[in-house]
Amino acid sequence: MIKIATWNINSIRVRLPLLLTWLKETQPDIVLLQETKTTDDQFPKEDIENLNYNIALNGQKTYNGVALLSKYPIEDITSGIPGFEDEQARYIEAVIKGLRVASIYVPNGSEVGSDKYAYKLRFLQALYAHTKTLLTYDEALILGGDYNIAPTDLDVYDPQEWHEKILCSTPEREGLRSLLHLGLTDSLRETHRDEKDLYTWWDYRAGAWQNNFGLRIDHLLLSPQAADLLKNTSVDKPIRSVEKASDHAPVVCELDI
DNA sequence: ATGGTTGCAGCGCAA
Repeated sequence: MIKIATWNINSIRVRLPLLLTWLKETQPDIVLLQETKTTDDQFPKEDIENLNYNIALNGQKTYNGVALLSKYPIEDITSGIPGFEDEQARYIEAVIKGLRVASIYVPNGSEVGSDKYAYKLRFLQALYAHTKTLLTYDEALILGGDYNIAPTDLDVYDPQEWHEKILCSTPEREGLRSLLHLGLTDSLRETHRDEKDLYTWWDYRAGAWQNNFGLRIDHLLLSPQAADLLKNTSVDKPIRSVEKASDHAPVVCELDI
């Protein structure tokens, strides 16, 4: 069994002690991190390497930044979506143990109709085009990360309040749905079919965590070859409740490899 | 509630 997690960690430097504790407790084989918020030279590699993880980075100063951690060698690393010019560090892909994985930080989009929103939709189009190529390889593939999109109203604590708002607007949802229609499986929803209150992000503000006002915006999307191996997926909620938590909880799946 | 909180960097911006 191989355990793969995605986690928007919201600053690797602030969250390092929590990450180290979590790695020891959870023992994931592969971790896809987003929002590391630091340059590669500032990334605290040593403490993570001491827990026997290999590391691949696509970082930047202040904003964004993605990383791969793996107990197995990381090969064939690609930073950025091929064919998509982007000065923001939001994508890293590699092959680990014959499994192709990507850590993806889809733009938040700020507000529907804004420039940042247009950039989000362009990013999704580029991800769609690249995914189409990846799927021609007919291999086990995991596209994990913070998609900043709640796929349906079931994934939102208050669909009325969020109606056509950022993270929930129809064009964003269509972008994610078109990705899924290429043949990807939303592993958490696959293993928790009609379950309500299944969230991965809770706003720091207004007591969202305490009230369970969450959205499910972090996803592990699996190619058919990977989906065939899927045993379980879960949200690690306890780590969201601690002091100095990230505003996102990890999503963890197990593949029968 | 055009609020609320957090992180980075150097106090406004992004989420």
